[in-house]
Amino acid sequence: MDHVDRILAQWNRERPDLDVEPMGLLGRLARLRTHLAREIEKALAEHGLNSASFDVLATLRRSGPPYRLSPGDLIATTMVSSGTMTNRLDQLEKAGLIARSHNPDDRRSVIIALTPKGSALVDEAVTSHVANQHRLLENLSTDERAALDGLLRKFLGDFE
Amino acid sequence: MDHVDRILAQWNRERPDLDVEPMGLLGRLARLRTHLAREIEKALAEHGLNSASFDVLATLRRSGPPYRLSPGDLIATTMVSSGTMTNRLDQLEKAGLIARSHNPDDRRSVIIALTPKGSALVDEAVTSHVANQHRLLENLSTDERAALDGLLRKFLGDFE
DNA sequence: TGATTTTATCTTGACGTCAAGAGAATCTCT
DNA sequence: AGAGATTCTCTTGACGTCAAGATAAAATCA
Repeated sequence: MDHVDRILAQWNRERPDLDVEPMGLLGRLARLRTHLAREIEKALAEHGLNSASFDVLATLRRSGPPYRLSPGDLIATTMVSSGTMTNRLDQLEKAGLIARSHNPDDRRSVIIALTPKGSALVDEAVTSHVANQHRLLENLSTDERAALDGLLRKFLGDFE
Repeated sequence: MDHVDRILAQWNRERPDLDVEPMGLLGRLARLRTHLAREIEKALAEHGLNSASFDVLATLRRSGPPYRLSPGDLIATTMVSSGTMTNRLDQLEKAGLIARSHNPDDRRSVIIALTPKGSALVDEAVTSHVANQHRLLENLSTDERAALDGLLRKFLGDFE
């Protein structure tokens, strides 16, 4: 009988005409994600980052040398709008973690590159971020993680 | 080989020293939640609501007659800060969906009540919201839903 | 009773996000 | 070559959220 169960019980009493079973799964997913996001923000804050800025730096870092992508590339992998990405890049540029330059092959386009400072920071941040992720999953067994990951993969497949 | 798998493959190439396995599960959870949240916002928008305002109205509605709770009660169930709740209540009051009144037993406290208009709207909205939730889960079998819900319940238990 | 602490709500200021649209460059197709 | 469609990025304005602090009332306890 967790928090979500209590919500379902209330709906069953007040609106017995509704089959609210899916609300349990979706509610738990949403609440869980909120808790996890807060934990992750806390860990990244120790490096002066939030998950928004980290996502951009991490996408550049894992793309490999020369650590350059266009804003459009970054938008495609991060699920944010172009306005959001412009804002993120503005902040990161101001902080000296990325640099913008023109793309000589397409003058509409911009090249975003990790600066040495950005590269060093993201390497440090990702190490502790991954350690934090291990901690967040520590109470799930190997089998449980595999089962959960498999179900999430299938579910996510419905949307992308 | 989904989007998240590609991210993990990149990290394995660029940072083979890291065990990024947890990132798969957590990444899928985060992406899935983003997709689901967008679908849910779309459905609620048809009633002039967003998930923030719906959550408040729904919490009042399912609490049962007389459909009254304090802001503190609402904060406790919705995982938002007091500032956020004040803002939500301001919007809902302006829209005529809830009304504020003083609690005669504790003058620090406020009573938030669903207006008839708010009550009618949330009853309509929750019906289509639940139908939408059924749609979002339609590609998962009964067994898969039960397994996923069970794992999410256990995982969520680590945080609340 | 009176001083202190706690509780409940609201205010303020900053931040991240998005939708809509603008501006500039490239592509397509005749 | 030229016109129109498309692509890429940035700008603007609105919104939701939070942390920190203000305000007011109630509870605690000397």
